[in-house]
Amino acid sequence: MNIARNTLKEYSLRQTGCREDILNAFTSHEYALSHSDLENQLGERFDRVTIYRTLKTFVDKGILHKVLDDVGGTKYALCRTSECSHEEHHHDHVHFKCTTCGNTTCIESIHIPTINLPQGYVRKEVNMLVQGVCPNCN
Amino acid sequence: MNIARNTLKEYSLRQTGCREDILNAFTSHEYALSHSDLENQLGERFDRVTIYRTLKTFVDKGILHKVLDDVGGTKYALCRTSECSHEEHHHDHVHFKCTTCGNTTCIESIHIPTINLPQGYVRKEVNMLVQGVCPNCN
DNA sequence: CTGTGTGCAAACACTTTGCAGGTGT
DNA sequence: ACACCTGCAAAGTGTTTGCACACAG
Repeated sequence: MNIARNTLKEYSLRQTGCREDILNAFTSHEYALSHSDLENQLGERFDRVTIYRTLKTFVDKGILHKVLDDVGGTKYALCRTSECSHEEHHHDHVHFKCTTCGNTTCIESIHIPTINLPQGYVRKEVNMLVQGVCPNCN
Repeated sequence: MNIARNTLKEYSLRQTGCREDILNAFTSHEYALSHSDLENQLGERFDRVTIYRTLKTFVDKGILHKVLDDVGGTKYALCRTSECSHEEHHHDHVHFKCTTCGNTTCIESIHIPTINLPQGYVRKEVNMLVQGVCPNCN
């Protein structure tokens, strides 16, 4: 039994081809994938809408998280901590987008530094996106 | 002569009603505005397309910068440093989005802390978005 | 007068919703 | 058997492009 099947079982989701394939796509890439990345990669096998719904399901369950990818597009990446659930997500790592190859990776090893907000502000969630050149393109 | 007219002159842009009104909208709000915010605020006076083009012109000239506003929407805010030009933008302040009122503000007083990327990564630009509750909503 | 800005129409990209039928458990 | 998942159609939203006319300099 592969990782995808295990994951689906673990989160009480039904085993379907689309879900397995999407999970496999994420586990076999180290970078974040957008909806259209998935569409290209999975070919014509699944409907655009089904992919949207599957992504939404995974985000709701705490399997994937949305990644800020410069202004505009939405990408998704696996939640690698156990701190994400259907209740809420908790991410404090940095996202790095390579301006050459366009890939966005989660740099789990770097935690977002704590900053002191001015009086009156309450922090709930912090996102940090670094853009530049990745080791592969350098 | 008001601020908007001065700004347009300074950047060698023609004086038009749309440009003045959009600049005035930004100088009279302390938070970032989206295209639809502007549409609502300016009423029916200008075409949707003209607003898009005006925003693009201002970003190109270094008058406005795009603000990452959670995943999805694009907002714009005034460039308050002199480090932005038609050549390139340079922002290192934190953006704060209030999850209650939905407003996004530039917190100019807080600079994004420097982080050390792993070997091989080259940093070009950094964006930081903090979400939580602003003083007004607290 | 000339080049740029604007409005209108249309195309395009992205995402969501409703419904009928198919599938996992 | 039943609830849930999928595909298809369609609509909603956000953004860009082409073209003709209007207007600032």
